[in-house]
Amino acid sequence: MDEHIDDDTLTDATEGAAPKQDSRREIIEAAAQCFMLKGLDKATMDDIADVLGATKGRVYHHFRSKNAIYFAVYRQAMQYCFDAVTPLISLNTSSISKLELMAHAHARVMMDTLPYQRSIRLGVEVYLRGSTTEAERAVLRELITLRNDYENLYREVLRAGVAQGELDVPNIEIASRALMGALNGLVDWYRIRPDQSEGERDALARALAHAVVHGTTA
Amino acid sequence: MDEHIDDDTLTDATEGAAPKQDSRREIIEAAAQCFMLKGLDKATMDDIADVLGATKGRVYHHFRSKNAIYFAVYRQAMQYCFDAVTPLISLNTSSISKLELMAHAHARVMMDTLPYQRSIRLGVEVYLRGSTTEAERAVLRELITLRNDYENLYREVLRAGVAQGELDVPNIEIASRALMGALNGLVDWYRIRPDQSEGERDALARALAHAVVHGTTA
DNA sequence: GGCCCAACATTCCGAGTAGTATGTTACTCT
DNA sequence: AGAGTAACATACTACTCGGAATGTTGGGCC
Repeated sequence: MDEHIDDDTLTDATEGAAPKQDSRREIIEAAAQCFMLKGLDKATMDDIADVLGATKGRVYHHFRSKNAIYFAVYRQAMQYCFDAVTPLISLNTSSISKLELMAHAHARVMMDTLPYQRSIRLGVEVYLRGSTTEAERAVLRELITLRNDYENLYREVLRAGVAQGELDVPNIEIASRALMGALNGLVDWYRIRPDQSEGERDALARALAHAVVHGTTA
Repeated sequence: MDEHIDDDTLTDATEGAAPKQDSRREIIEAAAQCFMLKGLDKATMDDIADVLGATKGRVYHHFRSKNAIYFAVYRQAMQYCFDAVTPLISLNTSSISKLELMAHAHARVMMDTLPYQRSIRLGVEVYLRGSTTEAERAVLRELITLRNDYENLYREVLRAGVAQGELDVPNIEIASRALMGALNGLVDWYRIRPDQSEGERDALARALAHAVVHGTTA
């Protein structure tokens, strides 16, 4: 039996424009759209194909199962987060402003890649129980590890800020959970409005970043 | 055609111990459990019946559809929140401590009624699109209104705190979203541990409440 | 002690869907 | 030019699950 479920590249593909990967990307994009609109279960393979103006044949040519597509969407969602936030951790600013910059960047990613982020939000542990094969559970464990690594970026900044006396965080674990919860919650209430300018979106992200870092006290 | 989908009592049933309502409650409880474990779609009517040691006949005797059960779970989840937080708003304390008390109470409810809160987390707007009948959409709109009313309790306290100069909230709407996101996010990472004492759970709720109100700055 | 109805259990069906098996096209390589 | 193959489309199957129709039972009520 085959061991690997999903051998999609983690390489960045900065150049080249591989023709095959494009089709894959389109499918992932369409799937994210469908998952956001109808949920993981309600969204059918035909729905995904319809968005592409294609049929199931195309989808099953690139992905062996619906779960595999979900995994790819999850991976891409996390990649967007890493790409936006990782460059900031090496910045030479104060911990507090760095934390705010990271929160702001994360909020922007939530808005800019909404279908992806919204898709991955519900079904992680649920899917873990639902997945029958051991191979699928292994992939999910890896994805969860990926998410942990991402959240650890914030925990590190919190730790450093406390060490330097800039931040006052009694419980770093709880604080990081609250931080991520407030930021990720964005996908639950944020709605894309075409009449919304770039500046307005940025202001929204900035306001949210300020709120999660500074709290509500005067 | 029948107009009302779900005529469950909003009355508190403080006395009497109605025999019929008990069976309903058990079904709702079992459904919340199933929804939490397997998700709304994956959880079948047979699953719910199995938890009760019964069959679908019992479930369909009390609820005319799976959606109706979900609505009942949603209603109960919100009721738990209101019951815990509403008494606090009339308290005669400072806005900041009141806000912290409310956040603490909400966190406790999240932990104590985890299956309910976790069930209602995913499928609100998704279900809204999926529901075909107009009657169902009406119920969902009502439930969303219920949730808005609840969140307004927090917005009111924030507004009062700003007016009194106790709180510094540049954007009340954003701040309330961040607040609810951080608190509700609890259901994503909190796991019930039998070896966990009442005091530990309370300390956890208190720490989270502190985090969301005071932020991370020194 | 027969009537009646709530509170279930049993049985069945049809719609919808993931996945498969096979057909088709177009492009490449030699 | 024809052989091979990637990239799909088409047609089909097997199966699950929501919901309805129907059967059963036990307890109040006169």
